[in-house]
Amino acid sequence: MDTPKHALTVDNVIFGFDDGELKVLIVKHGEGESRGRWGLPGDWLYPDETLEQAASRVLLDRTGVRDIFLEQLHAFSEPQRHPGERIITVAFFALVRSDAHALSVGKTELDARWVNVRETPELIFDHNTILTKALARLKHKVRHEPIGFNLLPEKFTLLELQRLYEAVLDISLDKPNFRRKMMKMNLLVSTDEKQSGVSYRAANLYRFDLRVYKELTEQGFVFEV
Amino acid sequence: MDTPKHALTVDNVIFGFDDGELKVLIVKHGEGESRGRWGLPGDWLYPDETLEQAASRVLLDRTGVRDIFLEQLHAFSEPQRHPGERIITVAFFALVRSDAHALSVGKTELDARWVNVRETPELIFDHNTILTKALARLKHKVRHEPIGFNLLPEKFTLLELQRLYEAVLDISLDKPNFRRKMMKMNLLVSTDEKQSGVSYRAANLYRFDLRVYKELTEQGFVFEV
DNA sequence: TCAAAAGTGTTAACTGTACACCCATGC
DNA sequence: GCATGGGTGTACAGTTAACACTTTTGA
Repeated sequence: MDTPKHALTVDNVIFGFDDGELKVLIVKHGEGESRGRWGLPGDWLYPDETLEQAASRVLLDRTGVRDIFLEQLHAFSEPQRHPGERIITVAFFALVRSDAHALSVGKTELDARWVNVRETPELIFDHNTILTKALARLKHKVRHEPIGFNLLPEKFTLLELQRLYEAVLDISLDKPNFRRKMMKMNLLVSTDEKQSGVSYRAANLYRFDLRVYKELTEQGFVFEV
Repeated sequence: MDTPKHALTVDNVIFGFDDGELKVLIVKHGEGESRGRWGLPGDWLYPDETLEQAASRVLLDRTGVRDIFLEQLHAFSEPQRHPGERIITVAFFALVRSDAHALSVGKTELDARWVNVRETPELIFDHNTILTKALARLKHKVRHEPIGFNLLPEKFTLLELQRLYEAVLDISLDKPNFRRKMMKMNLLVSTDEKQSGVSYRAANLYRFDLRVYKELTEQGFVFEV
């Protein structure tokens, strides 16, 4: 039996939220034909790891974070997507908290940078397509699952949460209604703390309560924007 | 540069709807260690085709249908998922109309059969996991996109549509309310025809209008259950 | 006339949306 | 006092959910 074999990589679309903007991490390649051009951080799949492990490894290498939201996006397999050798890539998308940014540049790379997700330069191969698909997925998921919290620090104000939704979905929302909607879900726990260092009335800080979410989900609760 | 290479297959979860039941197509393997056991229809990825082309090929081989709803589900890459050699598989899920069933058995298979999706035998490798994931995806998608129509014949009654939703979601629905909800979307076009051969009042037959759906979608319409 | 499903009507409860408003704080 | 955001109230429109009801048809 002949079993055709294929070169396989993983590429990560790593989203972050900072300054009220949704950002994505891109790296400048330092080797091969694509030297000097921007792309998504990725690597080969090693023989004894899962795709998820490879993606986690790339994420850890570049941002220093682990145990973060990471999910398979799609396998891209156009035979011509990569010049020269055929390479199939499995793309992942990851969400990191803005307070956990500690970028580091990979061995074969020249630079790494957070850029506004709607103002990216042209990327190598089909990476723009991958990014577009990841953004569409994020926009969809954020409405149906409480994954947005992965982009915020542990404690956050309701307006920060609203700004996150506005940045991800590229819309504007009504403050009183957004606030009520969120509060009614009982997923946010008020902390004793308040915002500090602001020149206006300090807002209450909230935490997202994963345990409550799981309980509610078991009872049939469905998260919707 | 060393590039580790990997054996890659596609496996299809092919859903059909018949007798008011949601079914899935499984095949009995005729070769190798898994001879005599049931699994999902799949094949190797060939060197010059995309994963989607490979999945379409498998679908065409087994059911004789082409141009059908087919979408990537997930890549499964546990190093131990397949005994012996490491094989990574990319799973797809497909929806076929019940009036298009013309099963044929692949060269290396002994049998092919539609089984109720909630009464499947034990499947080889991680195929039960794949099926579970496909079903979850179907349940989710059917609520947010009008893909359910891919499981019905060209013309159908409102009750058939309702029964489809009930089978997929494993719930029961209120007839008057379901009917109004669907009609209000303006996606169904009434045909001149009526059901025939039934011993009760014949229901009107409807078609799903893809063109209207696309127009509405551009105007911001969102399909929900 | 009965069974089965087609199809309509009505109501009360709940949600979404828009927007007016007051509160607290630092400069 | 003013700008900025925090936070509450309200009221109308629209939607959902439950279910009672009439109609049509073949056997």
